Amino acid sequence: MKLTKERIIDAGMATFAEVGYHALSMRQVAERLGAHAGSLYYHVRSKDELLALMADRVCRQAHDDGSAALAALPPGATWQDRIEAQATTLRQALLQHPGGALLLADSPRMLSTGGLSLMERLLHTLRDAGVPAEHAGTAADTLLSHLTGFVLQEQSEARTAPVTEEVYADLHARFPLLLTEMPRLDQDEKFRRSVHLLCRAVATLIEG
Amino acid sequence: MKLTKERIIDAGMATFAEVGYHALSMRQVAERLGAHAGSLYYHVRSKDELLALMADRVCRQAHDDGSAALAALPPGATWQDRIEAQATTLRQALLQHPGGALLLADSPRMLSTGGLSLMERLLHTLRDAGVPAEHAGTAADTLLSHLTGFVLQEQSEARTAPVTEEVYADLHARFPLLLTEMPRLDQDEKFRRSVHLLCRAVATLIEG
DNA sequence: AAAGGTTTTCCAACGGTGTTCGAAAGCTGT
DNA sequence: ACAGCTTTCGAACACCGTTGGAAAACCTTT
Repeated sequence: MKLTKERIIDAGMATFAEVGYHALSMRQVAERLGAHAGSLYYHVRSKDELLALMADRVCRQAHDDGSAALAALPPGATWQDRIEAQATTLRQALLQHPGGALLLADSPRMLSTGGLSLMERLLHTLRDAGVPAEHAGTAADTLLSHLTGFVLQEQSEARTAPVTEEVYADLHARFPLLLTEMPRLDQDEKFRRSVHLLCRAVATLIEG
Repeated sequence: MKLTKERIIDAGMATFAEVGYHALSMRQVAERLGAHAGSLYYHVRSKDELLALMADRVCRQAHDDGSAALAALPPGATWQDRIEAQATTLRQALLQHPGGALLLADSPRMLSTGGLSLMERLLHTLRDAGVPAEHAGTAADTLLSHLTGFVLQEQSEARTAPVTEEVYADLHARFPLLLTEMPRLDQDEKFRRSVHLLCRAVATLIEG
């Protein structure tokens, strides 16, 4: 079949889901399409451009998933619920690919319409919640920065070996607070708490 | 001079500061030491290990800089000032190298003693501020995740071309809220506001 | 000082990467 | 059937991380 920008992005996403961000190569993408690597460059300027297009697609999917999640919310849902729904859907979208957060983090958001629509919707819910105009931008920015930072850490620690008991004891001796005060929560719980904490911050903006 | 793990990390940091994260190669590091690329592998298992060691060094430097900044604080400094001091010194440490946030984000924190000491100190100031034990871990985690996420975005947008007036108008039409509500602040101001917002969240944890 | 053993460095090579470029192939309209 | 344009090929370039055996350097022992 004919080679197309869209089909190249599709193939890119497919191999991305299989081999992850670091191992993704133009040759693999081309092979999946039954083409040679050089042929991709007729439709795509460089690998970086392809990555940016893929990042945009991830954001688009996250946007659609978020819309569905928002629609499924019960009628009496608070603005905290709406924010949490958007945060978790974006996180899920990133977690579907190994290194997905890196894809988003490494390509500039400002020219990705997908990323911008995520931002726009978040701003909308913040405004509806009553956040004054001069603080909404900061709040949305903080939320999104935190989100990518969180999933980034989550995914980078996912591909490391679990710590042995021996080094754990050593760490405990050197950093007493670190391990006594940070219970071993699973990532889902950590994420929920983190989002709740940020919602608290937003709440202070609303009250004045 | 003799080749050493420490000297290799030094050379790695030097070339890192020059060419950035993406372009850093073992051959360049070796050349800076007057050695051949293969020789590095006697002291370092892989490039990933070298990157992890470098990430640890960045954290150590950020820790030391943070200690100095904390010591220079006036006697009547609040815990918000102490948090802001730590946040800004870490950001500065990351900004000194192009792609510095990627270095930190892409190597797992959990076995880097430098990263752990940053976390430990942050937990300490939170505890001193009166944050109850069951929330201090979440708060520290949220702060650090946000910080790496913020600098990541900052640095990824730094190596992109500035938007032209034409596409700016187009974006304005498609995402009305995005640009009317988000004044064009410089990154320093955005960062300060972001940290302040997070401090507000921490404050709610203290009051109960 | 000579010998032996260990630690460290070299050097060439392997398979892989992003990217380029002229030639070939395919398609379209006349 | 011919011309013209679009798309693909296929080889090449320079670079990458990594490996393994040969060579050098160093240190200890005799």
